[in-house]
Amino acid sequence: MKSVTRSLRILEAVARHQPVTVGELTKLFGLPKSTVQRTLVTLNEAGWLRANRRDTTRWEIGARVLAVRPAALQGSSLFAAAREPMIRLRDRVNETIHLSVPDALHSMVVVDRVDCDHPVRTFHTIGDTSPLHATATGHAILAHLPRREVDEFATGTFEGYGEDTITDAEELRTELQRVRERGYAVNHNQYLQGICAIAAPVLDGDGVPLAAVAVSLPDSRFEPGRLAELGRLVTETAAEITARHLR
Amino acid sequence: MKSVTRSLRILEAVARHQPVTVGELTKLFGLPKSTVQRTLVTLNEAGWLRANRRDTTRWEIGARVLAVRPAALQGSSLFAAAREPMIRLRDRVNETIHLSVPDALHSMVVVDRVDCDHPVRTFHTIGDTSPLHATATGHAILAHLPRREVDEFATGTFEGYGEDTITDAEELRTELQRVRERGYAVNHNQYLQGICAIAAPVLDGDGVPLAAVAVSLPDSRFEPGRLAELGRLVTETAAEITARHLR
DNA sequence: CATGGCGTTCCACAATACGGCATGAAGGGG
DNA sequence: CCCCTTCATGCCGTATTGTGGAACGCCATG
Repeated sequence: MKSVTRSLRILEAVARHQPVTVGELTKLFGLPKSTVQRTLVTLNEAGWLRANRRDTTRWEIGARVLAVRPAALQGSSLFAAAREPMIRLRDRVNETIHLSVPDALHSMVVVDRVDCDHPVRTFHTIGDTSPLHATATGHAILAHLPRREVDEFATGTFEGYGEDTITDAEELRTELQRVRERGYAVNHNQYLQGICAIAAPVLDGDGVPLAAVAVSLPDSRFEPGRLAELGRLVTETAAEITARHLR
Repeated sequence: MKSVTRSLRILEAVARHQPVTVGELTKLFGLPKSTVQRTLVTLNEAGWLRANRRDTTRWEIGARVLAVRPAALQGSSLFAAAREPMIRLRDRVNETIHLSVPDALHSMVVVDRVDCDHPVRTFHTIGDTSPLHATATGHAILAHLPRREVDEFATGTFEGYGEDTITDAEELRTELQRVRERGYAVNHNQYLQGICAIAAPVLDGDGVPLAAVAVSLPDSRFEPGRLAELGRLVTETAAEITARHLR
C-alpha cells in the first residue's frame, strides 16, 4: 500500500518540521508537488493535520493524534503513575529523568521526561529512539525478559557506536547478569558519547518489563562515588512506579 | 485517497480497542478480512503498529506515534512547563486537573491530566475531545481570541447537551465578556451532566491563547462558596504556566 | 509590466489496492 | 480421535484509484 506508507512518512516529516509548507516537503521527499499536496489534504480531512493559525499554507500536527497512544501507556496507568516519582527523583538528584518503553525493532522509545536545571544537560525529546543493546534503559528491560527472548535477541554481534559499546552477544549476557544482581543498569558512553545513564525497570504483575526509568547526565558530572546512591534512588523510583501502577 | 483514510480509521480503532484481532476489526468496520489484514500489515511495516507480546495475532499501537506530537506541544515547552504547576494545583485543591488545547473543528482536546485521590472523580482520558462552546476550557480560549475569530465562530446557534448549555451566539458573547472580567471560566453542567469545571487560559507572548488549565469536579462536591478561591488558584496556575513557558 | 516562486487544480493513464476465494493452523465438541 | 468451526493469512484477476505532468492563479520582486 504505497500511498499509505507514503502518507505516514509525510505525517512524520510534518511532525519533525512543523509548521511546514508543501514546497518544503516536496524538496524533502523529491516527490511531485501534486502528490504531496493531495496527501496533506487527505491527512487534514482525516483530522490528523491542520493549517497553522498564522500562516494557513503551513501545516502542522493536530491534537487528534493524542487519542492514539501506545499500548504501554493505555488508560492513564503507567504514564500517570510514573510522573510524580520521576519529579521527586529529579528533585533529589537534579539530573534529567527519562521514562522509556521498548518498541518493536529492538529499540527503546522515550515516553516522558523531567528536566533538571543545570545549564548543561542531556537532551532527548519524547519519541526519540535508541538501540536496546547499547542503552541503560535497554539493558534494564533485557535483564528481565525471559531467557528465550534474550537468546533470540542476542545472536551474533551488535552495531557499535563507540569503543565502549557492547557488540558481542555473550558479553551482553554477562552484563545483563550484573544488571540483575545490582538491580540497575549503567551506561558509560555506549551509545551517545559523553552521556551516562543509570536505569531500572518497571515491571507488571507477572514480572514482565514494561518500561525503564533512567537518570541521564553528562560525562562531565558523573562521579563514580555517586553511582551506588544514584543506582539505589533509581531502583527505588522504579519500584514506586511499579507499585503505583499495579494499584 | 481511500486507502489512506481507511488506514487512519483502522489505526484509531486499534488505539481504542488494543490489543485487537483482525476479526474484531472486520466486524467493527464491515470490511473484508483481507482488506483489514493488508492494512494492518502495512501499518506494522511503517512502524505504527506492532503485534502484542503475549498474543501475536493481536495488534496494538507502537511507540512510534510518540514522535508525532501536536504543534502546540512541540519541543518540551508547554507540556513540560505545565506539569509541575498542575501537580501543585492538584495538591492544593485535591481535584482532577486537566490541560487542554484547541484543535481544528471547534473542539478542545485533553492533553494532560493530574488525578486527585477522591474515590469519585471526573474522568477524561488524554486525547478526549469536547466542544469549544460548552466547556470551561473552551470558553477560556474563546475569551482571548481576536474579536474577528470569535464572530466567525459564534454565528447562529450551537448544539445543546442539556438545559444549561449556551446555544445562542449572542449569549455566548456576553458570557465570554464575563470570563474576561473574572479571568476564569466556569462550566456548570453545560456539556456533561454532573460535572463542573473552572478554567483559565495559557497565553503566548502575543496574547494568543494556546491552552487552558481546568479544575474539574463532580457536581456533588461543588460548593458555590469555594468558587472564588478555585477561580483564583486556577488563574494563578495558568499565569505560572504562561511564565514558565515563555522563559 | 515581466518574471519567478508559490500553492492549488485538473485529467488521462496505468499502476495499485480491492475483495472473493483458498489454505493452513488452532481449538472445541461429539 | 475425528470432524467441524473459527480464525489469521496468502493469492490473483479485475477495475478502481492514486499518480504526476501540466496548467492556472496569486503574490512579491526586479
